[in-house]
Amino acid sequence: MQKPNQFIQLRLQKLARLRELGVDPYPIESHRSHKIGEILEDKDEWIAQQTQLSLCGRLVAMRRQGKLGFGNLEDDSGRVQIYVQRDLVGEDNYEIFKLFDAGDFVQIRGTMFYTQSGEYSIKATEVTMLSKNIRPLPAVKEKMEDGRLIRYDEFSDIELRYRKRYLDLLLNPSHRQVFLWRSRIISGIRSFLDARGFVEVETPILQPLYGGANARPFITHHNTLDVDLYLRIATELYLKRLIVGGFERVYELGKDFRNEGMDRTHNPEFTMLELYQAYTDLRGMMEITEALFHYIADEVMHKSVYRFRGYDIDLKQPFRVATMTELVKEHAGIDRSDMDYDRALAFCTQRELEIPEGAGVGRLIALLFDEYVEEKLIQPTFVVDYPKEISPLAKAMPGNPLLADRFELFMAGYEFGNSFSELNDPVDQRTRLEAQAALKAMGDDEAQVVDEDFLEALEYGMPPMGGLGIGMDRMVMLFTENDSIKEVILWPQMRPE
RNA sequence: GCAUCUCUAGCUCAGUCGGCAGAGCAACUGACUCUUAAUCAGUGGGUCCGGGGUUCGAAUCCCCGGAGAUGCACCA
Repeated sequence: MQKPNQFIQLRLQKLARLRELGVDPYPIESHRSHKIGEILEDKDEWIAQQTQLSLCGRLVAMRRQGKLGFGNLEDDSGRVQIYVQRDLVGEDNYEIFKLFDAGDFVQIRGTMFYTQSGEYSIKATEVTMLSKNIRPLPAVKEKMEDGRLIRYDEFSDIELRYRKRYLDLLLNPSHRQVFLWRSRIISGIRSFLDARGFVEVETPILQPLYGGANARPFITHHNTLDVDLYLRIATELYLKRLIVGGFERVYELGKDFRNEGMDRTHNPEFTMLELYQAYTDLRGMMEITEALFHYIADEVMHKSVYRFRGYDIDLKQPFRVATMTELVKEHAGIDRSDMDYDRALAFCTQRELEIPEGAGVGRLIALLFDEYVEEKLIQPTFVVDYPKEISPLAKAMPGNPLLADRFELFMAGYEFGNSFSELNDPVDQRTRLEAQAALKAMGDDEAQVVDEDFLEALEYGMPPMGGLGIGMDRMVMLFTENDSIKEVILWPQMRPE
């Protein structure tokens, strides 16, 4: 009876045979003259010129038949057939070729030609092993028929795809494409912001205090300092310190970490864009948000309507702007938007919503919004007039002390962005953070903490400004039309096996 | 956290009423100097997610546990 690793045993034997033939199966040197994508352009020219080529890549299929053999060679630019004939490469080299397997990295020297059946191929004059595969790849075969790709067998087990992402990328080109788009979207964002005079910065991930959002943090420990540190839940408070320091437009694209549940829109570590711009406010942030989505749609994706969560999200139309209370009125079956505490409480109680301890009218309205409105906001909608009570870092609206100058952007029922005119009154900010600390003391483990160093920075003076945060993973989900965050994060969090 | 579903060969899956563990592809051996899901002939390959129970007999039924998916709850 063969052992479970029978495949590996057999390939190790081939490895030994290669060494017996004097071949290093893992040589240092490789020589690539052209990428496969290049030689797929102007095919007749490559044949007419009989250019001497040296192609490198992974063998993804092998069809040996006696004294000749075919294979498919793939690099990151394309795939081409190789043709290896004993009489052309010589007997010794052909012995080496016979030890090639699908999965090996190899180098093929030769010239291009068309086979008798018309397939554009490289006719080998020499084959070289570059890196021997000892664990066979899952078999995925495919063929083109009438321009359509037909796949036989698959590598589709979701758990395996996430845990062995390299196999998913290798065997499922459409999944590889998602991450190419992700990369282009992120660099598109950089181009967009750089062109507007923003400076990209990096702030600490390991922080002595966490802040800038309502969430539970991860805690870690630094040995030399012998202190516990938090993994950041937001970049906000450090970016604001930079505005105090004289930068006028900054942004950071990076990971935040929140010690909370996981589902198809939440991963414990996720990528966030935050930006801050001095001498503008919420209106400026609204403009930049809409412009950013339009820019990515037009310049990166070249498409304006996205099929997402069963909806057609149209990014071409101007984004709707609506106040939270009017939306609550519209969707929660409430007949008036001028709610005071008693009325809001009555609505919540009537609907059997759980009232958090210490909740004022603002949190109650937000509760109704979460419960009845969020999922109904399909086309891009800026929700404005947020309760100040749930916006401890935002400026109050002039003339209405209960509201903050804040918006959140919703599409397809999901939050996509969060923005406000940033609070720069150090005295007010202290009061608000102390209120958060009081909530924390009452058991709200997501309430914020008082960051004295941040407050001190504000006391030195911070200009009026707008700030914005956009979740990158969700943005990539929208633009690549994926309903699960795990499809757009290379290694989503999984339980250890 | 709760509920439902899934877990069988390297991959994708079938497995009836509880009665010998199966297929395709992959792998191996042989044949083959224009194949391309190569073909033809042959061969090997299993902790049926793990543990326990019921039974003459369990992939199958029951219990406990694990992982994943989905929904709900929590959460931005």
